[in-house]
Amino acid sequence: MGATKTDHFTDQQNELATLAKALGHPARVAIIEYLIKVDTCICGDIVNELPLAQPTVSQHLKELKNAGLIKGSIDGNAVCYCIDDQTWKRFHGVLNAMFTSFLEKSSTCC
Amino acid sequence: MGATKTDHFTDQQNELATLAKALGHPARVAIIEYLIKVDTCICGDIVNELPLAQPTVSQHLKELKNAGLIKGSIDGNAVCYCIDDQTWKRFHGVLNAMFTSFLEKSSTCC
DNA sequence: TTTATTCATTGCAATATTACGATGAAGTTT
DNA sequence: AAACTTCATCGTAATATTGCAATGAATAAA
Repeated sequence: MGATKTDHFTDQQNELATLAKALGHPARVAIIEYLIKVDTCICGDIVNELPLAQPTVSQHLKELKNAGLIKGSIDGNAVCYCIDDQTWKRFHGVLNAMFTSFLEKSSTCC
Repeated sequence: MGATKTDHFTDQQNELATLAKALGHPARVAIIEYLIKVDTCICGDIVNELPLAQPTVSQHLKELKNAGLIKGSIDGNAVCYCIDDQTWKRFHGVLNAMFTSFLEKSSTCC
């Protein structure tokens, strides 16, 4: 095996898993943090920020893009990356719902 | 390869990645959701909730435990699982910081 | 003590991920 | 045009993940 059985779970569960998985690598966390830090789009220089080779970074960017967390648009011979507002907010919403629904139930066990 | 180069990233980045990765599978999302829903610890019956075989569920529980998201304590011949308060709150905090720091910078690009 | 029950572990097969060198595509610069 | 820059893609190797049948460990129930 090695293939996830997505069929048996809800769309919500699968989407949350996809987004979380996209963040599930330190390089991709670093990319997102950097995109937030510099405020605007990044047109280049992401590779210089990471301790990884260019093809590897490109692959991580592709995965973030597939998950919907970032967008990329071509600008001359550079590419412009930025966080995808919509997905990011949805991600925030779903996670916040989980977090708060846990905090509300102050279970006294264990 | 196939091994993540954790050495080159900060501890914070690695921990966030570890936690996100733990949530990066629909079965594990479902487990966490269920743990929140039933409020108290689960002593058994997690397997019945999931469309997966018992060893597979056991493995997912182990990964959630390794990441620190849940705790498990032995209770007779059942095992009692519940969400780890501390880790959960830290996870919440780190993600919330990311989310809000993004929202503050209403970048007008792309 | 024998039999269930509950969960973990082992072992295996299939697939996915991570990383990078080499190469390609497409624009820019000289 | 020729050389350069920037990024994607291909190919490949190493490792990780996913899933389950079989088995084991440990308590509970008969």
